[in-house]
Amino acid sequence: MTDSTDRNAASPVDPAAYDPAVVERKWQDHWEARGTNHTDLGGGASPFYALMMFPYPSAEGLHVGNLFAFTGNDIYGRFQRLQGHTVFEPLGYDAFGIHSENFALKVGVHPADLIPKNIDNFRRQLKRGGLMVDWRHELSTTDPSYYKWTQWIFLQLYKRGLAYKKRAAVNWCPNDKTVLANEQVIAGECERCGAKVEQRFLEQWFFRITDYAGRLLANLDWLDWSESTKLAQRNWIGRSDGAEITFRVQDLEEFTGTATIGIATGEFSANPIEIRVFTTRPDTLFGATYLVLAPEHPLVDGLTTDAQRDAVGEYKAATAKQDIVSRKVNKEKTGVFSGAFAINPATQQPIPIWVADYVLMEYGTGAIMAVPGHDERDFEFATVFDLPIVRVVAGPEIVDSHAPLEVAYTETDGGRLVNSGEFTGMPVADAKRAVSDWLAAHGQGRGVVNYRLHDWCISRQRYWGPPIPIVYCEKCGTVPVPESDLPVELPYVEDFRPGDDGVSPLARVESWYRIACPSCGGTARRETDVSDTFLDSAWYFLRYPSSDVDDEPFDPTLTRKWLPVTSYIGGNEHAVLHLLYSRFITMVLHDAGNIDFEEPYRRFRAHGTIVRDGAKMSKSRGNVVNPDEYVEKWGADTFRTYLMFLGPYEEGGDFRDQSIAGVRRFLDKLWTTVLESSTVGAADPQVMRKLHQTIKKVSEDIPALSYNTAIAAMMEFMNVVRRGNRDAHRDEVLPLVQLAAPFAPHIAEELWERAGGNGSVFDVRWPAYDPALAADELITLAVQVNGKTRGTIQVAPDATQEIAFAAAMAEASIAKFVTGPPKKIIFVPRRLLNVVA
RNA sequence: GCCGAAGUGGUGGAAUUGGUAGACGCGCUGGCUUCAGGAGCCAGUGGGCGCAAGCUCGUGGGGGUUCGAGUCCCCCCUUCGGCACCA
Repeated sequence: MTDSTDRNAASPVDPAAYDPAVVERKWQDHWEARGTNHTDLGGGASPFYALMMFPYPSAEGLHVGNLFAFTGNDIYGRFQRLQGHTVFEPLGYDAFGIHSENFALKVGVHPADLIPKNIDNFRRQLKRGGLMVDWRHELSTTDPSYYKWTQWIFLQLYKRGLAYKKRAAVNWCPNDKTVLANEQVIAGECERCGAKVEQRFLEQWFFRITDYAGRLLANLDWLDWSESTKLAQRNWIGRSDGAEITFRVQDLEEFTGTATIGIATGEFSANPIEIRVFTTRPDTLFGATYLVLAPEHPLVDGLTTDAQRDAVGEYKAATAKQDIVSRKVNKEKTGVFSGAFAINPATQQPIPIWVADYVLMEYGTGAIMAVPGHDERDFEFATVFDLPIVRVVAGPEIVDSHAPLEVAYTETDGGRLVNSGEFTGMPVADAKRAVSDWLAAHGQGRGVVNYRLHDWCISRQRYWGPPIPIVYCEKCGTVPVPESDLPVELPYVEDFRPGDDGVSPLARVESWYRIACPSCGGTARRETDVSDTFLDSAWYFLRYPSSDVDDEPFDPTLTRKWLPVTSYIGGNEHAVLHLLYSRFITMVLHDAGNIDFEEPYRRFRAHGTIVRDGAKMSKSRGNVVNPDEYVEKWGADTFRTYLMFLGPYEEGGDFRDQSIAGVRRFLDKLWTTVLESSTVGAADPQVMRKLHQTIKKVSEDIPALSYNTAIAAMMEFMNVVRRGNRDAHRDEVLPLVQLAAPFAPHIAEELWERAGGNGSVFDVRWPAYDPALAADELITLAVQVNGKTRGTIQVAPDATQEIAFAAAMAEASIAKFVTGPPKKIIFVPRRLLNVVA
């Protein structure tokens, strides 16, 4: 009979006695009753704000991806608490928006009735997950006491001239019957339903985020964020350095007096004889053989000659009818000649002015100088319409600068100008500057910076959102709702379907929208659009600490103490939208003097996504993981730990049902080993050495979010503790309970209590790592001969090259490869010895 | 098309950042235990050759740098994300 038989038979604690359901219920009740997870916001020393992106409470319930995200944040937060910080880990619900509204429409239940139920379900599921959340600060964006302040933020922007209304071409989803932000249009289709997005013109509220483009970009340089996220933001902001160049239209007499130029935005010259273009390649000015205006460009009508008027009018009409998909996805070049010519300031030659939809009104000046020799699009257009193509840049290879180009030459590195008058021979980079300077000196241009970022359209012609706090008075015009009148409550209306005319459902509620003007008391009506969900989530982190404050959005003292957010964890799907908008709103509030910081999140880490059996989880595939089922079967501690074990947290991982058993086995072993551990005698120094190595590893891995390797290290230690069926000593395993606590908090509390620990394991300090105890007596050194590993030797950690070499040569299996006297010996202390013969 | 990330055993994934490739887990194989099944425990488990000691090959493919490359450089292939006529 073996030892293991005896051990199983005589075991005082049956492993089956670990019943996660019982343990988890017990500790969740204790935490609630004892306020273990309550944060002392006013008094806590060393505040640590561990924020996670709050979920949208869908009717389907908590997604395993949510739990993965929150668990990762929870482990980080619990670890920081064990390090002595006062950790604040709040949670709330992003419950406004088209998601909820569409679902409500589908099932025929009012969102105001549906959302509270969903939230209750979410809260139940989240609590089962054992998160260290201070539920006293829970919030929902749909609560009037919350969106009162969302509206207040709108008013702050309005006051500062950062909220404005304009009639604009917007992305219109014919299925959801609403306007979409550019960011919500994916390859010309609605992000939500996939319908082809059309162009419509509506009066919309915009935020001037473009005013902040430079700062939003510059601050990225010092933010401690995931690089991938910063890069996504940089690309989204899309800075390009170039020049604005003014072209004079030829034969100005022809236009003077006849042109009616709509100068709507002030961006265009009031003088109809000038066209301004933006280019990143001023160096190619000599190669500009024609100009192109966007069909919507305000100068088009004034420029067009009588002979071309019908053709241009027809083209404009065709473009306007086109939806954005065809316009942006269909890349065949179309266009029409305006009949007019402009003078190229460099060559002094007249060049034709064309109108084409490959030039977009919303970027740059809505007009370009076309350089077909060095731009692929222009090349294609010039080929279709038989316009001249001139080479003005050549690479280092010898070319005939007058030979026709087969394709556009877009290379700039090593290129020099040709056919460019006084600039010929100049390297491209120098020529960019030189041509810009030359233009500036002649009053025909200047260096400018352009951004791809557009202003943020926040209007939504929908029901389920905070009404925009604006009143239109017959006498006073646009009047902001006084702050004392907030919130503008969203009325409960039975018919909340979106109108298919682009008008908000609130416009059907006359009793609501007809009010007296807050300024003059005269006849007025409310704005009937609601604001974008992204505005709700752009400031929620400011509200959490002050969630119970009624008379202001955020208490100044609490805010100074707790913000900016110490650590933010969330999905990279919000890399541009939510993260950019919340940075913008924070900057505005900073500039308005409401807060003393301009960046909301000190540190941001993007977590990965979980797939199942190698495939994305989706309802249609039927491979969605329901957290309830798994928590039921394995326990929350096992489920949490498994989620963290299946891959690097920042990359995600592959959920496989089979593998979860391994984590449960680990917790089973933890249970029996701790409860059977001996308190008499002394701990084994070898095991204690491994323990301290494990403490070091886990302590380093958690802050780096390397949860999977931290768990592996604990498993490894467990194997050492149990090696050869030895009996563990309590001193060996009690620290392991602490190491495991952030991952598996319930079992850790239970074992801590049963093993005689005092109070909550989360009120004890993290075990200290002692380098002296962790130091190895002997280390294994790899021995290579000519770079090939031929064996290993055991030496003292401080062994010298001589000692190591002698030890290696004493091993016949190694020495036999060393045939002559060594030419060279490479010795890396504690790592390897390489003998080059 | 452009930008980004990544390709490692049967499998999820490790690898001190240029130093023993495959930690840890799953699965599999053998053994113990069990009425049986499961669970548990012990041992083994990259491929090839070999009874063995051992030899040899091996991190998507091809070249290179180096005493030494999964890691660095060049070219190519594949997959997954993001952007998409941005001048």
